[in-house]
Amino acid sequence: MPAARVSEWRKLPVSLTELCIETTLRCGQSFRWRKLGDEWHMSLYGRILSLKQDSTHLHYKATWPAATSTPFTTSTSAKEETVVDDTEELVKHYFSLKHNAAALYNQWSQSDPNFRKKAPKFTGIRILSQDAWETLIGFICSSNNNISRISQMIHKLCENYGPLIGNIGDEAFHEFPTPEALKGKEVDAHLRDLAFGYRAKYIAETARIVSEERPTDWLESLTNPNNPGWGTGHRSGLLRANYKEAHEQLLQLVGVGPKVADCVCLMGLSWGEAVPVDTHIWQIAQRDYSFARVKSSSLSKSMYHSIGDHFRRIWGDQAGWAQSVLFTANLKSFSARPKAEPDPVAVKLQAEVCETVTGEVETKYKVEEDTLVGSMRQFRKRRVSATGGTDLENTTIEQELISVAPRSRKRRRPLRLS
DNA sequence: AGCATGCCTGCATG
DNA sequence: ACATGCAGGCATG
Repeated sequence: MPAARVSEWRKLPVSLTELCIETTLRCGQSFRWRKLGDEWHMSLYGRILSLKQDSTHLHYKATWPAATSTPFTTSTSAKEETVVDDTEELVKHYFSLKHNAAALYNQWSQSDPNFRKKAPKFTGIRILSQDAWETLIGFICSSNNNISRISQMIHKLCENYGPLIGNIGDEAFHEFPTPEALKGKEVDAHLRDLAFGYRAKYIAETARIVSEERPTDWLESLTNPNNPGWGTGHRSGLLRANYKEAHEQLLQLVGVGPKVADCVCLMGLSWGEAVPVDTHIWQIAQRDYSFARVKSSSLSKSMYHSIGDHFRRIWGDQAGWAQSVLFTANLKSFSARPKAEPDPVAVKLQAEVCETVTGEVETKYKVEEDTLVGSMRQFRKRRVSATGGTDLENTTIEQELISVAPRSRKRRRPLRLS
């Protein structure tokens, strides 16, 4: 491969409260970022974008393949060769930096005590403005799956069907494959061999529909016009869709239900009011927002929409962002973040984990009393690992349960039906 | 309309 | 060892 052209590191002034890439790039929005040392890398619109962050700035650089027509221009006014490209605009767009995170966090905290309680440890989470097609395929892969495995699958897709962009160290970076590249029976079969399971046919079939049965730029035409997309440029197109229409259009595809459709709306089409309700958000709605606890393990369509409507009502037009903050705060991999100072922080953390335990026991309590002891045993283990070792071993599980259960009954609120 | 079931795989748990 | 449950759902009946 010919030598790549690499820009200098540049930087944008951004506080960690406005953006924390460590959290935002790992919380299950994007599945392609790779961390090498303290730098994050991903191929994006024809280049490898590299990022690193300190307490005052976001640093970025771009690595372009030398073979393609270069986007670099040389400033005629400067003697020294000055690299000018669109990477700054791309970074601003990708992280939706035009929004003020602190102001929005404040707004959500004012209107929602639960958010006020949970959010302070999870500042700097932002909704990414990702490529719609990549978002669609990523979240088709996400069903019955976990972030680690989704990331591996997406990596395989790129390796096998995406053109090579370049390398960072030993690591090869491929562009995300196009719909044309992913359609067809052979892709289906190959993806099954690559352990995609039943998602293989969803991907191949969705790729076929998008490339053959929809107009060019159909997917992009569903973008929120207030935040036009990147890549092929904005199309003064056909639909001028609103959120509901975009959501319904996506549901026509194969392997796309309401949750996946909302993920694409939120992170790929910039519809801030889209609230993807997965099992975790459903739990949160039941635990912290008085939604009825149901015996059946599946979420009905009407319940799906009423949960979204509730969050749109209390959080407003960026409800999906607020949802993402609470979602991340609830993720196991983030719930016990390692902290530098053990003592005062551990105490605080302990208190919070106890609260979580109380809430989850409350949830369990109504559903299946016989699993309570097992749950509490599990919770204790988690608390031990979260706080770094010690626990109140002189308190029996039964004693701790008794101290938790009555309070949970007292705090039970009237059930919200439908 | 709401609900149960099967679907692929990888991993943790007992 | 082996079974079972479950992980950021969806399509089907």
